[in-house]
Amino acid sequence: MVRNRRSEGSDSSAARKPEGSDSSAARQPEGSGVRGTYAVGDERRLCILDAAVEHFAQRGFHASSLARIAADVGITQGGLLHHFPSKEDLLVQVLQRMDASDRERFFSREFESAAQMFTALVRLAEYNSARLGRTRMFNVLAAEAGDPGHPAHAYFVERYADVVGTLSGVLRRGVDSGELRADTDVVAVAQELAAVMDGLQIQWVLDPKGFDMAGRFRAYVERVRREIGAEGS
Amino acid sequence: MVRNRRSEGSDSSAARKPEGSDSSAARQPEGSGVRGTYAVGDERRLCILDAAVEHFAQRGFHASSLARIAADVGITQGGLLHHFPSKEDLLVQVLQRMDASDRERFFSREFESAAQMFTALVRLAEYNSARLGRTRMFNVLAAEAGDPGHPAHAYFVERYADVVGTLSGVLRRGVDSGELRADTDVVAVAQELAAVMDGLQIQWVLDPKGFDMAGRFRAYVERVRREIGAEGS
DNA sequence: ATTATCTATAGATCTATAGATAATGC
DNA sequence: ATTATCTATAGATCTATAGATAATGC
Repeated sequence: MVRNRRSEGSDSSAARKPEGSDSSAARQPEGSGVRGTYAVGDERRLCILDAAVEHFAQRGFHASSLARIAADVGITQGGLLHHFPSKEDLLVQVLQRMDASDRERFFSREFESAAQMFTALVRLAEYNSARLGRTRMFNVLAAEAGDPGHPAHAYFVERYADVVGTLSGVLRRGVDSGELRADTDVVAVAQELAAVMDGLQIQWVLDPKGFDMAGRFRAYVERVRREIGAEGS
Repeated sequence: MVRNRRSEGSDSSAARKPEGSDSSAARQPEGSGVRGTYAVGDERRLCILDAAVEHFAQRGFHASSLARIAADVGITQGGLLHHFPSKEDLLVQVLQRMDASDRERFFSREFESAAQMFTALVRLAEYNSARLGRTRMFNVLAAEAGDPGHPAHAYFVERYADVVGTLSGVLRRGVDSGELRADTDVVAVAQELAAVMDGLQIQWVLDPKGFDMAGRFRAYVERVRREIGAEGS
């Protein structure tokens, strides 16, 4: 069931050193005997993250089992815990990875106009509509994280603040440049955009065949654009 | 933590017979020795359902524990299983109860106009914004139920079909009566209404203090009304 | 020599069943 | 007499730790 691809390179033994892992024990001054990681291990870690996405998607965090994730990858639970010292640690890394790839894919460059941002959002919906497992995981974790005791609570609170901040910032600049109507409530629009995307995802995951998520989102975005666009269209 | 109120009557020993429980063993023809339930038991069942809502809200279905739910109610796990023969059974009854109270509260009578329905939806958002635990449970279960193997999968699929069917039916009648624009895509609007409500709920549960869910929803509904309302306003 | 895995296991849970005891109310 | 609860327990899990063995690559 779990994809074993990773097809996108990443095998060149050159890359893949634990860069940025300042907090770990990887950078002891000198001769501390820490070598880093081996290629097999790096590959394994990626497989584990893929499998973890599937499991968190299907059962959420609490009900997912390290043993079953490990079995999907083809190692034992003990082997998994060598790479991710705890289940919580695994969750954090899954989220970070998801986030990194999202930002890179859709928010890498600054948006030069609201129109550009709207286009990017529609593309994001299209991208998500080809990733059922990932999207289901997002839905479950975002909902579960509403519990302040959930290990991903802070992550999701910050994530929404970030997203709404980014979107409303672009909208504000659109207002300033005359692209959008002066009376636009930029924060409200940003929150609504996030809400529509999330809400459509819930309906879509329940019935992936029968629900055109990307189409619905595109239609919504078009309407909003017409509505807050400066007179002229 | 768990409310032990139930303050709304329900103590009068008169009421509270397992009405409508045709499928259970309560109606054997004659002299089968089945008496029904006692008042203490009925009360206990309600307490258990309240506690279960809280637990399912915080942890989802799989990760909630019958023993902890029972402890919150003040009985043992064995005692709980006397009332609800299995955990899955408990979930089903929680959902049915939630559904029944919702429908009764907001969809009891047929809507005579789209306007009436919009008002009811806004009231529903206001009602939900006073029920953090319940709303969080809904979010978690609706997301978890995206897994076809989840015990509530069928329930949620049907629920959305129902909701969208009801809403789009009212909208269609609005179109026919001339209340709404003839070119309104009633199903799209119905799905979007559900999506906005669900999506706003997710953001709200993550930050209940800092997010005006009902206000945002009201603003959205007003915009939609203006947009699909027949020329005149 | 260090990393990657495995086996074994401790110590907590969890659901559900079985049978005993207490409370309710015809 | 029937329902409500409790205690006890079987049989599965689960996470995480410890220590042994295998594979990797300076």
